[in-house]
Amino acid sequence: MPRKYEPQEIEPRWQRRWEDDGLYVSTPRSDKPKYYALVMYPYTSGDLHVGHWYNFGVADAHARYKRMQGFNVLMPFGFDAFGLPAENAAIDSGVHPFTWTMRNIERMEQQTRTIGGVYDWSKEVATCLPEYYTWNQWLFLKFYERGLAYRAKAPVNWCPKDQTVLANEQVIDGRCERCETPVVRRDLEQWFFKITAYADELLDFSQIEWPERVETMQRNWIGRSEGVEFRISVDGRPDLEIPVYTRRVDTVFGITWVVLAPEHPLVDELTAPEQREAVRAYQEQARRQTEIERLATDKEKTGVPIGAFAINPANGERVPIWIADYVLLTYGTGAIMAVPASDERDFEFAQKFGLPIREVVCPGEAWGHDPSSGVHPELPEAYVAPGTMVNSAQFDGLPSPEGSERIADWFAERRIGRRTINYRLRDWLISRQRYWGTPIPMLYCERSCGVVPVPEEDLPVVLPEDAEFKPTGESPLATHASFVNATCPRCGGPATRETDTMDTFMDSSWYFLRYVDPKYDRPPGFDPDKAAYWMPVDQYMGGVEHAVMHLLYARFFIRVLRDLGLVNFSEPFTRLYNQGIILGPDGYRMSKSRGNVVNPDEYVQKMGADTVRCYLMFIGPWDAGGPWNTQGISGVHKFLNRVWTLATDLTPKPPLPSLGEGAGGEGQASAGGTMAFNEADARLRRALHQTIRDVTDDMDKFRFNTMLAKLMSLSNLMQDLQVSVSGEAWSEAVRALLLMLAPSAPHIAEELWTVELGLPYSIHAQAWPKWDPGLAAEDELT
RNA sequence: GCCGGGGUGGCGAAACGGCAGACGCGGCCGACUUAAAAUCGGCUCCCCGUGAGGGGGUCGGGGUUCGAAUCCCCGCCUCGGCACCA
Repeated sequence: MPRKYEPQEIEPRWQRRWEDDGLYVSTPRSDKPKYYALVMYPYTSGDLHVGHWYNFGVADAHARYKRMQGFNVLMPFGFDAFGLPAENAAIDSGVHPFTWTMRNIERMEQQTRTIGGVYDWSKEVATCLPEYYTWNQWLFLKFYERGLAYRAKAPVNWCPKDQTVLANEQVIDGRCERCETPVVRRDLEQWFFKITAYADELLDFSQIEWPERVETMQRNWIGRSEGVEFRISVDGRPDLEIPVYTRRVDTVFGITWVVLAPEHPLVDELTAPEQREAVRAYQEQARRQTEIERLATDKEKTGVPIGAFAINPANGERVPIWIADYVLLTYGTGAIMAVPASDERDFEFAQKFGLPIREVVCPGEAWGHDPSSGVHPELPEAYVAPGTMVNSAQFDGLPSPEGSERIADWFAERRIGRRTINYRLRDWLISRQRYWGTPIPMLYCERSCGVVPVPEEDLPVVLPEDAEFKPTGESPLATHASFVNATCPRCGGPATRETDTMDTFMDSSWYFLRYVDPKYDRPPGFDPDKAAYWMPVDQYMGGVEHAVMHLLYARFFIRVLRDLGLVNFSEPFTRLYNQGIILGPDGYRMSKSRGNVVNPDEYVQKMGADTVRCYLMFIGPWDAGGPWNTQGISGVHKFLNRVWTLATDLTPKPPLPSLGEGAGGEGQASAGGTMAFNEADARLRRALHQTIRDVTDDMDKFRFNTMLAKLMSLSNLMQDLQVSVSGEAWSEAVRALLLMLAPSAPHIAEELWTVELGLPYSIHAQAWPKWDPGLAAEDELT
């Protein structure tokens, strides 16, 4: 009686055996090319959900394929273990964040093991442990020494619910990335990393193969803009000048007013007494707005004149100065020239407040205008495209792009302006007013030394266990007296500690370096030799949600490490793949409130991990994601059952010499008759070698859905032909089928290979099958 | 508004410019079974036809080509990103 396929029995058994044999423990070796496969480490949220399986299970299949192809694969695993939810859980339930986090890690680790992956658990990392965060602190000090970590008072994003500041990257549509509370502005002293120093370099993607859209998102985020910065003088105040930035210096003759951001430092100085009241009221109103309100593009323009006037350096004209919240303090110089004829926003503002509009770039033919006529019909809207310059003195008649260059030169000669480049990217704000994170290793000497870094030999600054972590708007550590009070390492006088903790994106910016040897206990926190062997990551796999956060920070971080002489490459992740999102059976994003959450453990118990892995691969292209179909999974399960039957139940036929009666023609087997062995063999062989060829190609290109479809077709054909093929052809096909299935369904493949067919353990140490182009070729082409 | 991805059966999806719908789900019919499950076999884009066969069909409209789901142009819809960044 043939055995039944029982994944519940097979899977844990093989998982234990692989673990006991250390099958997936990776070490540097010179006889094989290295391949660092990496999945984005999960946050310690508590449970492994389907999305994790989609990432970790499918990524594992690809890594297994690379192993079989002869690569020395490193595929580590760890946990992103600091962060707000642990603290919030502690506040809600009274469990200490450490306890909560470690409990979740234990649980998630067990669940991850049920995937049956090649994850090398000897390399496991948890970022909340001192053995990890010590090196966050060490690296922070290096950044500080290099002038790349600095403290500044700046307007920052404040989440009123989470009671902490956020990096720009963590504000999505004006809301906190975590809790979606509208963010407000605050002026605070905070620690920043100087990512802007690397803005240009981060725009260079030539060393990496990433999805186009991620590159685009990063490019947009960095927002490089080339233009001219020039000074506008203030009427009656020879001591003052207003710097403005523009990309359209060709339009300077069209300036009809100047705008300052409401918070601009010159506003108080310049406001005329009679406007003081109105200005103050406007500033107050602007300050109270949330980011969402302020940045809404469909909002009506608002503003007030401050009663002062500016002199246009191009033509000496006197124009009014306004403040308006459509000008942002944090971009450019926080002040603009307004040219309503050539800018949509200024045009709208002019209409609202009845300000003059003067055409300086004639649209020409496009709008039926004639630049040389001297007649300029009223513009129905701002004309922003290039045209012919008019009303611009000596520059009249020039095409406007050329005019830009000429005026830029003219300003430069007169020393009132220069070409400059602006970025939208802001420096990375890394302070957090929360408990569960890495303490920033800085001290404030109360006597005379000011800001003093904690000496390296005093690291780590240990996060105290006993803190009151209710959010108050101030770091919880600030109320912990024995933590706060310290001694100045320079003068020995009293000092206080920095009580803010680091953004958790600090942790994720280098964890992949720590993985190469997580026990390494010397600076810089990772083994340089092992890192030199394994890095950079060959294939990074994870969600697209980190496109401008983690992925940008890590690229910055590694460049800094390179400049510190700690690594010798610039890009951490050579190739990136973003898998899609698995939706609930109803087609919506899974959420507890919707009640459409699929629990992978349930399906693992019912049908096995191999089935769940294969189903996730089969559902569609990996980058597309899609709804989990409760019924669809049975098709994949049936397929694995069929493979089981093919390999166990159907006894191979004895090899027979083909006698070739009537063979040679391409005739179909007649209905009800049997094919000659050699003809059936030929058909099976051809299909097999075509399958190997196609499956290999699909594997290389992450097309797991069609890869499995082809294995299904092959197994269907084998079933049809099993009564007519020779044992030899059959056996070749069964072995190759199992080898090709091994990455996707590692347990069943191992069981059939090792136990049922008695072939050498382990199938996962075998070479990927090769195809013979001659056998794969079609006999005839029409 | 700008920049990308996409639009193909009842559903998830396939298809070097060359037989549209592989593979799977669901559905229908049949075999096995006392019965059901499981398993196995057949059918399953639409229309006409018992059949062989014929006609139509890949969001809509044009175009290139011997030949277009695929390439080009216009439009519609949809998903994602960015968006008062001067």
